[in-house]
Amino acid sequence: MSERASFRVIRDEIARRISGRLWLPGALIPNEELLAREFGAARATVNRALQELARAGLIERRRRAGTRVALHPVREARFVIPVVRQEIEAKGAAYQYRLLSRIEKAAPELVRARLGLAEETPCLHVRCLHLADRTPYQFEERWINLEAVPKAREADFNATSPNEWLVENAPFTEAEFTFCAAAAGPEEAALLQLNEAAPVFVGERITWLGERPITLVRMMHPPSHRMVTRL
Amino acid sequence: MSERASFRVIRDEIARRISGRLWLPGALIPNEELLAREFGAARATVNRALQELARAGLIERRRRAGTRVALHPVREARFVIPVVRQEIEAKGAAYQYRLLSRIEKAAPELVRARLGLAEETPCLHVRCLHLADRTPYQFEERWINLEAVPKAREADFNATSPNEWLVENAPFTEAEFTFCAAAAGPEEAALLQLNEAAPVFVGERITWLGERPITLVRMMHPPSHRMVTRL
DNA sequence: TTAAAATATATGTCTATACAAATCATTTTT
DNA sequence: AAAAATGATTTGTATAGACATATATTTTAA
Repeated sequence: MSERASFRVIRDEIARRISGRLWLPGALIPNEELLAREFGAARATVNRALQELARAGLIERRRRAGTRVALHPVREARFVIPVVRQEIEAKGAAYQYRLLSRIEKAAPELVRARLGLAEETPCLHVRCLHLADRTPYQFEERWINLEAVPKAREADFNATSPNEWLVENAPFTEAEFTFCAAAAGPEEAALLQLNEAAPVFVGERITWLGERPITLVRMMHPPSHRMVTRL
Repeated sequence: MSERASFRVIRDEIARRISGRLWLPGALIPNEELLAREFGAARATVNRALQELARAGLIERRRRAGTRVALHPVREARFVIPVVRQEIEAKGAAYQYRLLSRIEKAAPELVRARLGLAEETPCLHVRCLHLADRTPYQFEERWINLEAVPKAREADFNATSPNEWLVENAPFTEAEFTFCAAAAGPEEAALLQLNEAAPVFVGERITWLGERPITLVRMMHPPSHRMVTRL
């Protein structure tokens, strides 16, 4: 029963040879034609296997120069940008949302500096809480640049969370994410039902449309929160 | 001037239709054969374009059921998988490293479960500390599956940190990352020079080569640590 | 009425072939 | 000696055709 050649089989076998140090970092590996002959597969199949390994950072390929085992596999992982309601519903929990405050005012110096805003730029400050199965899940504190998104003035943040409203109404092209751990302040502790100074997982996101800053949001989660991502 | 059909052109045009709301979330898009005819390309070419879009999360595909626009177009950000020494040196700080312990023993149930290992699988348990300008930067606790990486037995973790050693010697094809905030235990607090129960930023990483689990590592940072990434 | 079997259909993958594009090496020209 | 042209090699990508596999739908059997 001749097992059909598969790009997966080839891919994994080559990965095995690299991991088993049969093929050392920096070494040139056989070209596609040779590998195809060895595995009894078409070159296209070998090509697909190798392209996957290259995308994963295991090997480096160049036309005419051939394929070599990566010297320092520099790799990237991806994570999804969550919309908090979907995140909660995906876990099978009931989503609830509470608007805590919504005030139009100038942003404090620290926020202006991070967004690159002038002192007089009108901003909307929104605070709200997202719950999963009636337990606090995320405390969201947000500054919206009204010069970039004047429509936010008319948005009904009781009906839709600013998170969802902005996803629908304010596209962005650039974003910067920061994650860190911090101690809960008195307000955050109360809202997330934690003891004061309990560790919280903090995500911060700044988005731009072109050069224009849109919003800065700080999202605080209780320490049970896990951000998981796969390569 | 007949431009040659390219999977990139097709991929980008379909992405454009989705982002431009020509094809709405949840909608079924034409099947490969129809698209191939529309673009004047072979079905294999359309298939490649669609597979890339599926991998990027823009569409969802199922045999017989067809291809539909993802309901919640998931945007993704990338972050690099850091080698801690490079991370520290990139900040312009002096890197130091201290091996704390290195013991061959069976992993505890919890670790075995996460790695999918049998009870008797030999493992290497390594604990170490990374410092930036003589201040504790990261406490690393690691389990290495010796069945997958037997050479780790001979590795000199006084000279090279397990992080770097594994990057060079044990490639992986799959990885799962978890980030969370936690309260420092007594040992972690002492090592990171924090008060007990201070918030720590915890990163966890499991890697596989094909199906085979390689290592599980838990990396703990003081709360001053920031993980930053851009879209 | 329900369960099992058959069928149809869309995607998944492999093959053989062809040509394109990049780039390393060599030769020719300036 | 430097620059330009040429050639060779390797990967990149497209194609038509075939069969595999998953699964939604329909038909048949219990």
